[in-house]
Amino acid sequence: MASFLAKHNKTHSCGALRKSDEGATVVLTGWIDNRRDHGGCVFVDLRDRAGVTQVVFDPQASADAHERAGRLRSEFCIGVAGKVLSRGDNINPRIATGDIEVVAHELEIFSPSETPPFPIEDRIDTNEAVRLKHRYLDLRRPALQRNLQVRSAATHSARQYLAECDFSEIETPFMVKYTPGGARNFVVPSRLSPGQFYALAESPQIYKQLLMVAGFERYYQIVRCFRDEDLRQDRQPEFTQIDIEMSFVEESGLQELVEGMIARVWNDVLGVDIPRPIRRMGYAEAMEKYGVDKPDLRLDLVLCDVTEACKGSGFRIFDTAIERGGIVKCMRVPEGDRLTRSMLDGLTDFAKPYGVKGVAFARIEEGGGWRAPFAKNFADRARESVNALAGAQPGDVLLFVADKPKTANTCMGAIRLHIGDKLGMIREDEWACLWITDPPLFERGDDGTLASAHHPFTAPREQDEGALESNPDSVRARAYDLVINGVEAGGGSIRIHDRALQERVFSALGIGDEEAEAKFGFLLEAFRYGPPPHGGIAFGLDRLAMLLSGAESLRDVIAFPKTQRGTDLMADAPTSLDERQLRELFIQLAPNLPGASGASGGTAPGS
RNA sequence: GGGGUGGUAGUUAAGUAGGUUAUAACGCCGGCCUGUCACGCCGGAGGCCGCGGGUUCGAGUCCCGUCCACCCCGCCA
Repeated sequence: MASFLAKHNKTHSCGALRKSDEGATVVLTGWIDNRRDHGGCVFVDLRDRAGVTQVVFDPQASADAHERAGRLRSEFCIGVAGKVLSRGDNINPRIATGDIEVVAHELEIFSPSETPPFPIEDRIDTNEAVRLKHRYLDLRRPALQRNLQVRSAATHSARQYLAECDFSEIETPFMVKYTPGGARNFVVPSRLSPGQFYALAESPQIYKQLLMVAGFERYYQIVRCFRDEDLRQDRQPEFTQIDIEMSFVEESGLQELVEGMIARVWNDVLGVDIPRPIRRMGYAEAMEKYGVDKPDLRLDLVLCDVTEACKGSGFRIFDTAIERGGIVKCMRVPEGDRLTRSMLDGLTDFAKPYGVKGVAFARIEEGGGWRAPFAKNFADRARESVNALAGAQPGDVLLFVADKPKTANTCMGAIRLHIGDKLGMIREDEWACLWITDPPLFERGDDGTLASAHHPFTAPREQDEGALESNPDSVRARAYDLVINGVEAGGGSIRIHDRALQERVFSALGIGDEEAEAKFGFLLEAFRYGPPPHGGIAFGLDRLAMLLSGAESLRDVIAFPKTQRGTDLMADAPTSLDERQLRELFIQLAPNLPGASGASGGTAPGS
């Protein structure tokens, strides 16, 4: 007897059939989403990647199909041949195919299913560990199907755009030389070079610059990157970048091109128009008004620096902070009566993780007076200056944090988002894109040493070059980040192609000739042979997919993500190696490690 | 490296003040049911209370340790 698939080709997806298809003979395949057995008729919701269609097994249409349908259970994989019938008035408005149903004449059970460990549906509250362990089932859920389809569409759209713009897609090595500084590298032992290790590329940065030297002029790659750093909701140890590098352009040319890509992707995937040019904002302004280098402009709350106004206010907490070189950061919240006393008191707890001791608040009364625990201790003149700076109106609440500049900004930036969220002030339907430009070229470590904020090949702004030696902290970089809804979607810079300038930057960083040679020798050598002026950018494809799909976690736009500890609960990775494999790699484990004795499997107690 | 939340049936949760046989919903199994679509009705099965130790006559509950997941700070473009 011929198999079902030999007799029938699938004719429609489970999301395709409409009223206009009434009377058609169709073949559907999919999984049992739900089954309702009425003894007489059996109803089945059949699900595939496109949607859900109701299939009816009526003994009068096919006794055989009806008899078999009695055996169907959740997640059985089946094929059905049948006829499309109108449901008349009995429609189901909750599904796209709700006007019709398919009366089955033939049923094939391709394979049965055990009862799944959790229901395959979107309003799911199952623990993420359980879902990750059975990821292939979690991925059957319509929401994840859609997220990954959105991601695929975005990838396709970006590729098409870049190809049209005459970019070449070129692959670069994953296994590269270990580069100190920046993100920690994953490491791969070399069997053929005993005792030596490759690093997994944290990005193709150096290679793409070499491709510019090689004359490819326009390069892109949709490429996996690896970073051995602690994970977050929006960070995975392996993630994907849309990596771009161009020769013979400056900031404006590159940004214009990239805006075209973002607009194209948003239009292709969501049908949304991103207005261009995208707004630009200096890094300094972003820090001043939003406390972060990736402001979410869907929210109108702004911060201001009231340090000067608070000098000599008489309020001890502020005075002490200022004396210690700190700043006082203020945020005005209009219609402050929406902030209850318990919310305001709760802000101190919210702020603590940022290293801040407290959050002060004052309610503005008619006439500009403050109702605040510390109002009596606050000089009138200072109060008036603060009111003016913040634009305070009666009924507002002013929030204050006094601390080291970085701490105060970070904390107030976080409070801004927190309050905006609590009060529902974030405009969820908006796409707020902006470029953050001219960040500092260097940053100070805790020990006061200078380090590259981006990477050491980032060019300084021309008008700041003179300060490289005299006042390096003031030097701004020719770098830019594209921020969408408060998410850093991408970032890049114009690179240094002038040898003398590169040496000055190295020397500001305290990197001597020998060290530069050891770390980046092959790049510097390449730069002796006529490097073109060039610059580039890299987008986090996972984050773009997150934005486009509305997913709350990066894990929801990655087919097989890792947990926060970097493990794969489904495949059970990483694992230990047995003694023989280790010997082949000339690796000896530290004696105090479980598994060092050569036991395989890495069985942890309790697992 | 640090802080927080959680872990009880397949899943999600409840579990009082330490005290009989550890609850509920959904799911699952069996039966009934021609129109359901969160189908309905009747019946049933299902537990290493994350793991290890301690206190106690007695621990899901109290104490110590540990593992796992998630969220955050540090870190990381």
